[in-house]
Amino acid sequence: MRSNVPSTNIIFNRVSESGTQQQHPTIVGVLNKPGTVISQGSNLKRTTAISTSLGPSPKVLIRPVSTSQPIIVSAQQQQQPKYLLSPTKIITALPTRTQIPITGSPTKVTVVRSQGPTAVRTGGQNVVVKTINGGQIEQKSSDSLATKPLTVVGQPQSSTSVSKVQLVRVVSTTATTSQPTTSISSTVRPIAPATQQIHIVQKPTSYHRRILLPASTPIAIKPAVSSVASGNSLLKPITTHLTSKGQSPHILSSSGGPSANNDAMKNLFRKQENGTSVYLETSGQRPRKPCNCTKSQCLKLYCDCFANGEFCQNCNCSSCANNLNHEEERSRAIKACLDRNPLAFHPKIGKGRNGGGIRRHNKGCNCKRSNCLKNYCECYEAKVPCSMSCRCVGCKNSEEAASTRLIRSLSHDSLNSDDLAPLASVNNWTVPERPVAASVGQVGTRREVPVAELLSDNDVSDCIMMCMLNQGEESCKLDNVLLELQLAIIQEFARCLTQVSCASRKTAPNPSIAW
DNA sequence: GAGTTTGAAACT
DNA sequence: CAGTTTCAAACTC
Ligand SMILES: [Zn+2]
Ligand SMILES: [Zn+2]
Ligand SMILES: [Zn+2]
Ligand SMILES: [Zn+2]
Ligand SMILES: [Zn+2]
Ligand SMILES: [Zn+2]
Repeated sequence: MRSNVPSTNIIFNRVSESGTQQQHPTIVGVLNKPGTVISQGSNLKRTTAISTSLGPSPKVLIRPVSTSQPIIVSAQQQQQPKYLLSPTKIITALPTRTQIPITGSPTKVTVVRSQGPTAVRTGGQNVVVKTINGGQIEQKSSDSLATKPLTVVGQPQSSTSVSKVQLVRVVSTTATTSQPTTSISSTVRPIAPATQQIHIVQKPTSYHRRILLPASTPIAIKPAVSSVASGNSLLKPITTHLTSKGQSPHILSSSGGPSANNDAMKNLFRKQENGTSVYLETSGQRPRKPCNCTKSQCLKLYCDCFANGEFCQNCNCSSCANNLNHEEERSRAIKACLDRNPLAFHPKIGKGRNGGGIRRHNKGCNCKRSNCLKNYCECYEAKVPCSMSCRCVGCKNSEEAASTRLIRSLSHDSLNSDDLAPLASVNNWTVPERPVAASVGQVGTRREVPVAELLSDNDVSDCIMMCMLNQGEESCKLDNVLLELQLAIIQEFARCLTQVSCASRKTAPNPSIAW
């Protein structure tokens, strides 16, 4: 902002148009300049000018998904107070992430809130300084109202509002210059024990990427996409929900081989939903789609059932031999396939969870006309970016493209699930479950993450901001270039949103936020 | 639902 | 291998 606050800025503006009924703010991420290094005892200053937030604040419970220590924000319980903002929302202690020792001076996060146009005109600024130090967040507030500094927000405002959130690098520790903000009574806080806690678990910062980079990437510019994943033993496998097609043979038949359990296919039933066929399982198992083979007898890899090493069950196939009644025939067919390709029944998508493996299509696709943006493409269908092993023409399913789509999606305040899916898949993010029907290509049923709603809770957004901040720092520590930094932050944003979304869906009585 | 498009699998 | 055909699903209308 100021003179001595220089160029390495991460600016996120949340702006909602005034007057319009539609108050969903637009979220734009802008990065001015590659941060050479933000870190180094990083003194970051975050200035927030916040106006009124949107209506109901989602009661959110963000579930930890990784091993790293969570940032904990205690929020007042229950959805209840729709407009009644809880006065006691506070950020309480958190053990710092273990992997990144905060050496030197503590990381400072300064939060400045000023009332938006429609809010109180006092013009007074409420300044909150959060200091992450030794695993604790201290908070200092300029006004003694420290107890409610974070909830200053005006009531569900009328029409006009402008919110801005800025992340600014501060050159010197003391350089709180322009802001009157700095000098403040230091109230430290754990103020109120909240009834409900919001946990946003920070992404593990020690990147595997460091390890991966030298080995696998000759290219310097690579979005900070793939890295994560493997480290978290607590991460629960997400793949299930991401493969809405019920395909993903790799997951089910990890053991491979046609003899894989067909028990999984028990209790399948069809269900109509929105005029679209949906295939669910009662036993809590994977949805599977019946085949419609007519000429292959379901004994060629054309048949998905057969290709997945499964027996046909509840299929619509004709002259099916992919069942126990034709074991001889079937065995021959299997042998023939293995003869042609010994890996015929191996998973098509590499596993990303362990061993630093990357989730990619093993053989790659060979698309010519779909730009790898339709389910004709096996990569796209599996929600993985195209990779080196692909021979596609005019591919728009690259990792970079996926990130670009995500950013564009965010800029419209709608985190499109289809745009998020590839990155989520790659990064092993846990994504809220969604009906199978809402799969790619179903224009009518496509859902979107209501970003604005999810961010309407200031504490939630605070947490997210901090996570983003941390990721930005980490990215800088890795000497990443601008693009990498940008993506790291954007993706962290998206990752947090998925957590919030997951939580809100779980908590909200009315899962209107479904996506 | 019928017809077209698509790219993997199979085949030559 | 490469070129062609077959196939079932994805997609379009
Ligand atoms: Zn079949
Ligand atoms: Zn079948
Ligand atoms: Zn069959
Ligand atoms: Zn492709
Ligand atoms: Zn591909
Ligand atoms: Zn591609």
